[in-house]
Amino acid sequence: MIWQTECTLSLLARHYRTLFRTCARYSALDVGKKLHASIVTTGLVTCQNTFLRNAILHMYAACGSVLYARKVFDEIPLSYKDTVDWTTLMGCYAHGGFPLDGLNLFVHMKKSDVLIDEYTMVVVFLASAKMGCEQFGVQGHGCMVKMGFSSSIKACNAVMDMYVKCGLIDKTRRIFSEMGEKSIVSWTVVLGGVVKWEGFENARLLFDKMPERNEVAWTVMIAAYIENGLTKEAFGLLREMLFESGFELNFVTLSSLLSACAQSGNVLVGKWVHVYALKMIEHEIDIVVATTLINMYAKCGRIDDAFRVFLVMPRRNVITWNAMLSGLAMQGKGDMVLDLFGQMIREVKPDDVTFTAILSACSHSGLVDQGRHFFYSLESTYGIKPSIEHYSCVVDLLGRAGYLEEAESIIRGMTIPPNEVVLGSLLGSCSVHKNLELGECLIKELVQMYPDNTKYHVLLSNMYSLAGKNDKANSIRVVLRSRGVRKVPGISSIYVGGQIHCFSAGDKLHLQSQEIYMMLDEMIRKIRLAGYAPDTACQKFSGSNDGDYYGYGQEEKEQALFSHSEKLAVCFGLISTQAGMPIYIFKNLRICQDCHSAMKIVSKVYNREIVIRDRNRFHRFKLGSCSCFDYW
DNA sequence: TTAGGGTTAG
Repeated sequence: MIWQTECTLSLLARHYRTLFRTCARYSALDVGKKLHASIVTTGLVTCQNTFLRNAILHMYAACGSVLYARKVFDEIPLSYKDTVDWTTLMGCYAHGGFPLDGLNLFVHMKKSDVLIDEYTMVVVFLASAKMGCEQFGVQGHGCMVKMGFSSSIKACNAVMDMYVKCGLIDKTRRIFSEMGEKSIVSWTVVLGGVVKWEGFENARLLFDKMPERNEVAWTVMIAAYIENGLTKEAFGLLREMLFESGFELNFVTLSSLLSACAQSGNVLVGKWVHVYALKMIEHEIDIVVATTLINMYAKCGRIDDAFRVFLVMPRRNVITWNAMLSGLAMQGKGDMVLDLFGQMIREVKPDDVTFTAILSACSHSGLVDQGRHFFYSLESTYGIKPSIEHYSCVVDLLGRAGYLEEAESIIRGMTIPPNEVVLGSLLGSCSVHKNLELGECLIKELVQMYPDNTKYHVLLSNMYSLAGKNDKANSIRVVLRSRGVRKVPGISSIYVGGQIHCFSAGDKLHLQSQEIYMMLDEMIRKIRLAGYAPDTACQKFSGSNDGDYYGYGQEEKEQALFSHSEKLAVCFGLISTQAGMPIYIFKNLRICQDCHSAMKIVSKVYNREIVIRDRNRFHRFKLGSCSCFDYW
């Protein structure tokens, strides 16, 4: 009888373990909590029942519930806590955004004389990588060698990944070459590192040398091609992967490829992936894939396609809604964002990202009162503590609209220290509204915070120059020249025939350069007749880095302005795409005032819709006006 | 009866 009861109990415990594992896999925290509650009274969870206890801990960890995981961990008497318990909680901290807590737990674990194994080391490196500075990782590496894990493939893979994430690819390569036995993960970690730090050409050399490849390796390489605008090569590898090597795309792969498309604006590959997903998946597209589809279409400027995907989704989570709202915000469709938000709160609970989208939508659309209202009711109505992103949006919103004092008082009352983005945003507004006093004060703060970042010295000099204080402006420029300042070059890119074409200001590297410049001459002539007046002064505060004009005459300044990267890209678009077709351009920095005015007239003169994604948002030029209504 | 759990690459 007793034997029978014991048998039943152990069977029950095993069933519970399976259930907890399933909850962990599907991040079903609510179900997991209910199961946990139901099991507490059964007496099944005992100190001795290591596996069941660990399954519960793991469930909370996998669902990202740091608090509950910690509670379960703390309830285990110290002498019963084993390596797996410690490692699980460390991983939970590292994944949940508290890597330092994870590392502290490791120190505590060592002091408590708990056995440390290769899994523990993997988590140590995960946490070190998340810290983002090499100092912790190097210490962990030393620890790993001392403890004799140098020949553990898992530990080596994790330490290599940590070095990749810290930007130390040489160290990764050294460990890789010294490894006796390597796994596919070792190769893929290095492949990812080479893509990131040494470029896709070197990555391809390594990819070709791989003794075996799994879908992760294929995805890394294909995404690298997509990110670099090499559509033909990306399609070539996709074909090899699917039709020659017999792999299929799963939802993680699909999402990775779509993210690469979103980043590089490659809607051609993005659409192909969409069609693949529709054909391959029998029931409905996974919610994660559908959300990355919305993000992809939105970032490629196809907001209508994004909205179509959104509308047919049978279920949507908060991330789906956020993707849709952020996409609309980038397009400056503030009214639509606010309207959709009303629908959203009936379906899901908004989170901090939702409000970043809302505040940025208000900012891009000039909806000052609404944005202000949302910001001030964040905590009281929605229980959300304002984040640095919320602050920078609201400062931007108020600053642009000229409420500089209010924006400043929000900054001074921040519960977290303001960063470069927040202060820089108000600084931009000071330039626009010509508030030299506050601007000067902010720049001094910024120069103190980032003494090596010459951007702020440039802004200060521009500001003095605009205020007619040329002596002060010149003295800063002299200092900057002596320091050999190089600015990030402005680059505009455009897809034609599936291939990316990149332009920087005044460059003549394109094969059709001659035709492009002929078109440019014609275009400038035509838009001048239609009212375009070059605005050389805009250069001062535009934040655009399409050239340096100090010490040049008016004509040279104009010439330099005409060959801004986005103007070259639009000329190439005009000569290489069919009449009437929209032209999509991607720019790494913000579009300058002059190009903005020019594009409006180009859209009218050539009867073309021109869509430009700059660093901040989309500008859709049509029949002489822009979707931003010049509010940006 | 014994082993099982926790981890890394997109």
